[in-house]
Amino acid sequence: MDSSSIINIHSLSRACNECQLQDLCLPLGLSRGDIDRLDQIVNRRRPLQRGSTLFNQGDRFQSLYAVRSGSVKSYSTSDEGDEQINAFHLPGEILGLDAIGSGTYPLSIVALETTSICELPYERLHQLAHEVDGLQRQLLRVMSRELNSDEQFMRLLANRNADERFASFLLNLASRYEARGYSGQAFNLSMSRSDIANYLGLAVETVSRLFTRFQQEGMIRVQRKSISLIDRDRLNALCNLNPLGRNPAKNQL
Amino acid sequence: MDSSSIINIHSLSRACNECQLQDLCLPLGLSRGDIDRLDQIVNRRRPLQRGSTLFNQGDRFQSLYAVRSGSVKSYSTSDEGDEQINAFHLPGEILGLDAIGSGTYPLSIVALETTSICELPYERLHQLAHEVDGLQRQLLRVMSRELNSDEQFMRLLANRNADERFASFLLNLASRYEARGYSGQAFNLSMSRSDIANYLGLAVETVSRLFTRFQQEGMIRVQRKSISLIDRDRLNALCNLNPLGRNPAKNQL
DNA sequence: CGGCAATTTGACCGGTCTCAAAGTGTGTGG
DNA sequence: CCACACACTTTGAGACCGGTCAAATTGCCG
Repeated sequence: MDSSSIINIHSLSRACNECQLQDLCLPLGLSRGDIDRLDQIVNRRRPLQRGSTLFNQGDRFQSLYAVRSGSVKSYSTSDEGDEQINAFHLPGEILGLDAIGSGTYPLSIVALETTSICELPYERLHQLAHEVDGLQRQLLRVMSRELNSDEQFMRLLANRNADERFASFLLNLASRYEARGYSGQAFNLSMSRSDIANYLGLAVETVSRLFTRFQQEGMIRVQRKSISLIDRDRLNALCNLNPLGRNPAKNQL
Repeated sequence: MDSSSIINIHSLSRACNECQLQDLCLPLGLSRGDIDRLDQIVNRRRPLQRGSTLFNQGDRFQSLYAVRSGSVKSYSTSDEGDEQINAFHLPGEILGLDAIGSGTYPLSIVALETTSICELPYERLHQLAHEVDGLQRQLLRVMSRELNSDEQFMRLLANRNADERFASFLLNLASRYEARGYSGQAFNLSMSRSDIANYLGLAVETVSRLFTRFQQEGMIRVQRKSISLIDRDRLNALCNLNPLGRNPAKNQL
């Protein structure tokens, strides 16, 4: 164990039990005692600075990670060197689950702002999950939920237009912030316009125009990174109704 | 247990150990003995006819399922009744993993042709995974790999054009057939054009034109459902090279 | 204050969707 | 076993959303 990467053990000990993210993170559903056991295998690492990398696509898989505070983006790089952002991760979310199958991280993780991370060495976690039934359950639940959100996102990309994608993006962030006890009405976008565009499968220019137009139409108020959702009903309507949706597809088989 | 839904117990007993899909399915990595234990909880159900439903979006989650032969599509239905196809599943693939987190299937499954399915009651499977370490590992691996393929598919939808999507689709099917011991050079498409279009986020007309054009250009030969991949190198080139790709994105953060 | 990256705005273009209609197969019932 | 109906697929013509290219503007940070 690399002690240089662990900070201030004392003040953080028993951290999971005191962490406000318990209900979103791996400890959910565990007893205090079991959480203590989990705590013993968690490494708390020195915070990542904006722009620094947690791990790179292709690195050997050894640990899962949990975002503790801040935010990161995960992306893959193609042979030609272009990036595709896969997700933005907020506190309480687990990173690296997609590496279990191959033993290699398929994505790179970079901090969007100063970010604290908990490290969960996989072999020890797996061992503990074997002993603590609730942990095994929660691990599977977390992965399953990630499959779910991927499915929803695939749906977004497959048949939503730019307006719908953008509205969904904003509301999704809002509800995730709310689940973490922050305001979903006003928050900061830690990612750049170009990150948003890349993530949503749009051009930067299109995203920029969306910010402008949505503000003109009174749905949001933006000032650089800071955004307020003024008319969430209208944003919601944009996501749910799909009047011009492609492929109305009754799909009679 | 509903005995009417189980056929010919005798001839299928110890089926996992004799199943050629072992290496793709849950038993991978288990000893013969452990596979026997797995076998004891697997229910083999009467084959699904083309067009019939295994389970519906919203049904209560109780079991995972494995495709034994044939193929199915999974799709979600929006409030407005339009469908979005999420995936096509071939033999050896596990269905329902995305329901573990919520206790409810988020997708419906319908057979594209006559299809045999193995049922894996989740609670019993979970219990067995607790006892058989290799099973727990394999379950996590299978889910992780699904996350991976979802990520790749998201990438496809986010920044590939129609040609690239279609070529990827064909090659993906080909390699999956090959992994199952079938020819990847010539096979049958069990799904309709409109299913393909819906899945790829394209219009039916576009897909139809792709079939026509790819054939004219000598990359494939199609006759209704049957397809041969004549020039896989060229198809591959379409997927990998992305000369006109959107968002070349250096993404300097 | 100066330079550079990020963002915004404008003009134009093209790929893919939409609408429309013809063509092809398949399954059912007489 | 044939005929008809219906669903699926193909083909064509035109429109539009969102991408590309170009340039101006803004903000950040040394």
